[in-house]
Formats: sequence, structure tokens, C-alpha cells
Amino acid sequence: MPELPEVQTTVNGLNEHVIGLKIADVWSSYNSPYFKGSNTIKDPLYFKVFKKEILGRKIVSVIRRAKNILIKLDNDDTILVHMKMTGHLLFGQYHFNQKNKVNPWEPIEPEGLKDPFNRHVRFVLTFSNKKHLALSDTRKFAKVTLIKAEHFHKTEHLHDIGPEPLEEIFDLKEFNARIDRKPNAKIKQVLLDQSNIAGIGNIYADESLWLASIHPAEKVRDLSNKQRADLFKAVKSSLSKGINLGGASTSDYRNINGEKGTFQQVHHAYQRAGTACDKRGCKGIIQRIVIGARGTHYCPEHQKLNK
DNA sequence: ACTAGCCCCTGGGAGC
DNA sequence: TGCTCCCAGGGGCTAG
Repeated sequence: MPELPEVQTTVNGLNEHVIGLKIADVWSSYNSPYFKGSNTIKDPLYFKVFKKEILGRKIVSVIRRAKNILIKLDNDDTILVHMKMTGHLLFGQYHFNQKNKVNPWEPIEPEGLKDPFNRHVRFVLTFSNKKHLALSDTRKFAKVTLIKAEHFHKTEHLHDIGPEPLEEIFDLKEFNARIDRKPNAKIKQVLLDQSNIAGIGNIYADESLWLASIHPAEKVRDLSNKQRADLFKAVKSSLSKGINLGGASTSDYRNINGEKGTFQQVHHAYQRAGTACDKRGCKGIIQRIVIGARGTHYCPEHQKLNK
């Protein structure tokens, strides 16, 4: 699923391709009564407003905040895309099967989009140079909305998000201050909570805890100073490695060219239940448990509870 | 103010 | 082979 490294990979790709492009058309098949009045394009009434506001605008930059993609327009408005579980953005000059009544924007070429996970197109921006930015989203969890310039600093879509873990200003002292907001909570749940630290999801939480030899159910107040320092380093290193490898494509994530990342090839814990722990000298077998309704993978040999 | 748990959604795997 | 059932999980929301 798209977490900080996957979102950053997408943002890096977009910056190479969409800067200066002018939005000529907008299409979406998202609509759900559940999202009526939600201020996202899943509300058909909101989509009409959204379309009117962005037509003719040029893209000036693309940045990331937590797991959100922020596409800045030339009038200082911002298109926000959150890919949630199964969404990813694709950029290219596509041909769509307009005769398909169910989904007229199902891509029929090029080759890269034959991958089934690139074919669930729900949202398309067409630029004036005939290129497309398409959002493929199998399970329709993704969120797309427009943030007007004057609302940017108070929008509900970005409020209550913790610091960016890869920024240099985010040091061990800051890390401790953030996790200590929940001394009685399990460390895995604290890592996943975006209001504590931005951008960590299930994959990088499990990988970081494996690297730092910490049991995912360890209470924050029971962590030793060494464990805190190890976890701080592990969070930074696993996220950085994820970016360097173009993200994790355990299931559906693809970059803007529709290609897989390779972080899943170096997972130590995530989705490796039943396989041997590959920590040097460790004889453990990776286990899967549930914490906070999330599948959690860890090695019971070298990630033991302190008490 | 907190947290546990439901809900959005669909492809794919298990079971029969 | 083909049907039904069930589950993954980020984050918004609500009930307690």
C-alpha cells in the first residue's frame, strides 16, 4: 500500500513530467452516496465544482505531506490526492476504450497498462498536450479534492498530522517527544498514528520494529533508551531504503509509469509469516498477529516483550 | 478526551 | 468447475 516512500516515489515521478502542463479536461467515475457532502470528488455535486475550478489551470509543483500528494496550481489552489490502500497515479499518453460502457476510461494501451492493477482507472486529468494523469484505484478508497489557497493552512484534510520523519529537524529528541504522547499505547499503533509521526504505514512499521528488535505490542513507556534510539534510526533507514528502491509493490502499488518498486524484495518481516527470520544468527520464524485490527509481522525470537 | 470498532470497496483465496 | 463466503487495511467517523 502507498506509504511515505511510495507516495514520494510518485511525487518524484510527477515532478519530472507534469510541471507546466495545462488541465484541459477532467473525468471521474467515483461517486458514492456514502460520500455525499464530503468535499471530495466522490460527491457528484462537489465534482462539478472541482472540475470548474481546475479547468485551464497549470501545474506549478508537486509535493508530499504525510501520505498526501499535493499538486500546486498556478492560482495557488492545491489538488490533494490520497491514494489510501490501492490507489496509484499513472502518467502517459493513453488510449481509452470509449466503447466500454462500464468504464469508458479503461486503458487499452500502452503495454505497461496491461497489468491488472493499472486498469482500475477512476479519475483522469487530460492535459492540453493530450497526455493524461490517471488514478487507478481497485478498491475505490482514494480521496481527491481541491484545497483553495485561502483554506490551505486550516484545511481538515491536512490538520493534525505529525512531523515528517525524514526531515533533518526530526531528531531523537523530537521522536521521543512524539511517541511519549501515548505512553500506554502499543508502539506499533503509535507508529501508525499519523498525528504522532507522518507517513508510516503497516509495511514500514513492521520493518522498523524488526530492525530495532522491538516487539510490536511493547508499551511506549516500557521502551528502553537504547530501543528508542534503535527505533528512531530504523524508521529513518527503512523509509529511506523504501524511497531508494522505488517503493514496495507487495500488491497493487505502481509508479507513474505503471512499474513495480522493489522494496518488497528486501522485506524482513512484512508478509513473511511462516518463513525463517533472516537476522544474522536468529533462529526465529516470522509470526503474524493482529494489533489494532492490522496484520502485524514480527520475529518472536529477537523481538521479545521487555516484561 | 479518550479508544475500540465499524465502514467505505473489490479481487482473490479458501472451502465445498 | 463454479459458487459462496470472507478478508485485507488507511483513515474518517461514531458510540461508549
